[in-house]
Amino acid sequence: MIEYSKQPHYLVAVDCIVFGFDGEHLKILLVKRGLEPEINKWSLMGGFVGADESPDDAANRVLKKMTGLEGVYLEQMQIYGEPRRDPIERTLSVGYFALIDIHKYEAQLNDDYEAEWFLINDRPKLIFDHNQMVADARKKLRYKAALHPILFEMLPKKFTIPQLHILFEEVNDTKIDTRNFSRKITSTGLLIKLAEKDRTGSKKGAFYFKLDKKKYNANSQAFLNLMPNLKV
Amino acid sequence: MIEYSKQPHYLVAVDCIVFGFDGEHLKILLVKRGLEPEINKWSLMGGFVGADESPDDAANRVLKKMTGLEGVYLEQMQIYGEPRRDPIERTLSVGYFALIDIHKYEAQLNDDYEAEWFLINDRPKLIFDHNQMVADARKKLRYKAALHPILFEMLPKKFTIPQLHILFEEVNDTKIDTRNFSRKITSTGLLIKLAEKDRTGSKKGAFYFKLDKKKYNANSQAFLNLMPNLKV
DNA sequence: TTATTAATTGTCGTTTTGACAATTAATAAT
DNA sequence: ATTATTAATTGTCAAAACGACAATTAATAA
Repeated sequence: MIEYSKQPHYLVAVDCIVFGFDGEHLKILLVKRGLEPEINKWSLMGGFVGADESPDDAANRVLKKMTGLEGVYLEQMQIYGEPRRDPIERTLSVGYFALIDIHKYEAQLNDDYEAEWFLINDRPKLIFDHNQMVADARKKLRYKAALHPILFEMLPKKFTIPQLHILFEEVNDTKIDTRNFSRKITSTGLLIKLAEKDRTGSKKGAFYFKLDKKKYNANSQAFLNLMPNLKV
Repeated sequence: MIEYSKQPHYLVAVDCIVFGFDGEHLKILLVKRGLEPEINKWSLMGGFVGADESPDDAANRVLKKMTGLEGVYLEQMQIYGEPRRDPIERTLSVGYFALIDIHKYEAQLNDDYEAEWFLINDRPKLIFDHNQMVADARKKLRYKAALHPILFEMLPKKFTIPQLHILFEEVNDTKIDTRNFSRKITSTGLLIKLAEKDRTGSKKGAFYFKLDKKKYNANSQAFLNLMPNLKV
């Protein structure tokens, strides 16, 4: 029987940075840690990678267990593996960021875990290197969202241009001209205008749009260019 | 003493996809595996993550040991963690891609390991999921290179526009108009024209350029836009 | 009927893009 | 010495995209 003799073995975990949008601000979902050390401190949603699952599987399992949601947008970020990042025992953690529709979550709230949404800019200190993870996730979200149409994942199926506009401003922490934004986002051809209007918070009302799923799936890898005629 | 009872522990490794450019084609550096199973089969450069090092440290150590090179461009790609990807024992591997100047390597060849450059499009079958890793690395290289000036890492300090041009064509597997390419690449302001010319393979000779290090370091995160006035 | 508010559509000069051609600097051939 | 050859370099131009900026519209409240 062959074996990799004497190589050290480690725990492997996943941690998820869960982003949501309440219509005004970008938020993240945190939980009170349920085990020692640092029990009852705020932390990211995480868990150990089981014997029969990949890290991706584990991240999905953790999200399902803690939010009740399946099939959420989940993206591997990077691995966190400093030898002493966990004070108890060496643990490497794969960081993921997730985008969810905050309202879906509220509908399926799971009471087994003490979870709470926090404003991204007003959140408690987290355990271990989770603060760094959040910072990295935010940066990656910004990067990705500038090139690919992923922010829709944080909105309901029906959404308005002004909602999307605010979300883009939140994620990028900047003001964007409404007129140019509207032109650019519609020119992607990814939006389908609905007959219905959203009348909350506006006299005129804003038309609802939905994603053109076909084009969205086909174009999710498309992005702007340095290469002429670039099609990825 | 607190401990994470009964959680399974795994081996953690790193694997590096090392890219080089010989002036004509994109190549990758492979080694003959030195341990069972699959001994003497071609594989990526890799190794286990030691007790006192991070995965990044491990990748740098492996590269140093096998190529003699330090400070090479190294980027974490993703984690490979299917439960049965290694037939002997569960091992998760962090994939990295590295860009090196192929001539630097040849100068410092390390004979302890049987390593060899292969054309990216004409390489042997690799062990485990290493074929998938190479495919992923190639995709990521293409993606990154379209947005950020990283391909310089595969060229000598002094290089010509035609060299760079061929490299871009190789990486993207497409033809690029020389005139537009030249304009675009010089308009980045990252290149400094030297007085000297490269006369090999051309009667007229092509001017050498070098990177403007200051601007390169300052702009390495800059990229094209979906956001107006985007500056990352 | 008018004031108010937010959504929506529109204008325009500038810059970037990408398709395409002409010129230049060197060497090799006659 | 002149000319042919080859690859590098510089140039043209119309179309599209960009970004700064303003006018109009659809609804409700006064």
